[in-house]
Amino acid sequence: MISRMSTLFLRTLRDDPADAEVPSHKLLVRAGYVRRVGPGIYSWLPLGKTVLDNIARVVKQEMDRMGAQEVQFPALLPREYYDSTGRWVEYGPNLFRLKDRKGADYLLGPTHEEMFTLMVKGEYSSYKDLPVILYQIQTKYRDEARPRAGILRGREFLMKDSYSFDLDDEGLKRSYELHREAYIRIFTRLGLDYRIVSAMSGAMGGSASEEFLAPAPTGEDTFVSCTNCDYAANTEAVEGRPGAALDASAEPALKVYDTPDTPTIDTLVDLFNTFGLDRTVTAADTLKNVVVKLRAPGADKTEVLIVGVPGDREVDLKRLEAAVAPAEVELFEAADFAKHPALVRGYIGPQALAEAGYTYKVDPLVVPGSAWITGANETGRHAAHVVYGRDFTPVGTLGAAEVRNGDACPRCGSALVIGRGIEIGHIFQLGRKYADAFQFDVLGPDGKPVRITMGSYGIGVSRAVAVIAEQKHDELGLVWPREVAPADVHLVATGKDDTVFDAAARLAAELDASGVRVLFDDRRGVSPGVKFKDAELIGVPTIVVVGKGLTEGVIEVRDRATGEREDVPVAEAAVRIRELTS
RNA sequence: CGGGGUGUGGCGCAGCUUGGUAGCGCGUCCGCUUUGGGAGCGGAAGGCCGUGGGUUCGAAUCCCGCCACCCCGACCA
Repeated sequence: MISRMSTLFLRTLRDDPADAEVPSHKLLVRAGYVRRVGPGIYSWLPLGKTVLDNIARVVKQEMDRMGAQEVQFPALLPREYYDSTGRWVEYGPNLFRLKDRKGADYLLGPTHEEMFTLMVKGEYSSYKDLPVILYQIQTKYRDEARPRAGILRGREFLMKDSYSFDLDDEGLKRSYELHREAYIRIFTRLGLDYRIVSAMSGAMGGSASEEFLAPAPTGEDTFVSCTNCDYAANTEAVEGRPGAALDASAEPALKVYDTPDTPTIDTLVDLFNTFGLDRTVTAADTLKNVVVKLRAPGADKTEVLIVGVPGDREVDLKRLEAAVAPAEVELFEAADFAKHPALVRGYIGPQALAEAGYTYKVDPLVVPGSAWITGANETGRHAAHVVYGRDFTPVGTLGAAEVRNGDACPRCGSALVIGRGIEIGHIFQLGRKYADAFQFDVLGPDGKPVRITMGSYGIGVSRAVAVIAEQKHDELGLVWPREVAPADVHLVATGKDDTVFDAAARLAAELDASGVRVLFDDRRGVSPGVKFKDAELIGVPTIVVVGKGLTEGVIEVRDRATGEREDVPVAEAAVRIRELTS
């Protein structure tokens, strides 16, 4: 395949677009891969479309290789399917909703669990039919509150989603493993730097969900990875690691102080430092007790949970939510305090909570034997020397404190480092949530119904274009890995000599004949500087220049990534280039 | 939804404080020159200044409303 720049539908931009912030957005627009149509909505120009297709092709090949079968559902869906799981309502404002001419409700699919489940249920009814894995590469629509960063987070995006259907947990695990391996092959082929991180708290049980994150400074997710072992997790999902118990035998008896006007941890610490304790106290010596309400899925009633975290740490609500999932967290409001007089707002201490019938847990940073300054359960009073194990005993631990650089790895205790990343893939053992919702049973060998179990697995295909751009670029422009690049070779003819253009055209034809994809800059009357700049911006991995060297019988071959250049005799050029590009 | 910012030829911007018939760079078109690092000279096309109202002899500029978009926080491939 030869694309000629003289006719290619492409216009590169000299300046960064004003609305772009992140490198991938700036470069993809400048180099003429995409154009913005509306907020979070983009058109793909020929170069961009080629890259997008290349990525989809890799995904498709690896999905097929693992035995998944491709299908395609509509993006336009009638409401009834989403009513059956309650998601027409639950999905909220993120759902694009529309009406047909008769006034019937429709939606643009944000994800397709319902469709896949119902399709398999409709066709299959025997244990002999399972397992089966289906996938599609389909445009998804989500009316994001805030689309941003170009195609990194759009409202319309291309996604590969697949779903596995198995008879039992072992089967689900196998399907999950198959996906995990396929994803590793896919992201490796795409040339991405990525980490597989646990996306679910250990409390929920192991690797039921993992994310593939591409480290990037512009990433929206934060994750930790251990400096020693291979533990890695989304910060929301970091497991707590109970620390070693302390010896509290020397700790003085619990003492209560009057502490009026101490609305914040800072003011409390300042006040305590005027009490002449044996040492200077800091926020880390205080124990902050947060109250939340938990609602089990589908439950009417909520349950009160109190969690103690060191006062120098923020409470990470997402982490807390992950730790108590599938229950949902609701904030404890003024009205709730009114109903629970034993909980004195701003002065809650763990000392009497168990007696009062409350569930009290601590973050693993709060270890047995540790002594704290905390509320005295009376307005205007705090207690010091409150010792874990002597003055209070939590019913368990629960990771709720913000995770920091250097925190202990839950597996090996070494230091964790925090990084930012972009989610490019997610594999998830759904279990029987949808099967239950749809009463999806198949007949087992004994003639009795067996409730099936599912997994769901996603890859952001259009996002991957942006993520690769995000990871693979330099100050000059994009630097595509060969497998996804819009061409193998960017062939530049410089000068105004017909002989140069003729030689370049012959080389292009020769390369094309041997299967090398060529982007041929055959533009006449365009200065060499412009052509070089465009080539570097566009980011094809190998740049070949036919120009002034031709009089000495050589052409120049450059590596876009390393900048290395070599002169190759014209006669050997095609062979040498094919060697470099295969 | 909360906070900040911006709307002016295709793109990037100036002009607005202090109202007077719209300007610069890039790109585009024509001619000549130039051809290994975003070329030079000459000529040209292209804009209801986001939108509605108001003030004024006169509004891109001042006042009021609305809309859109971008960025930062609560949601997610």
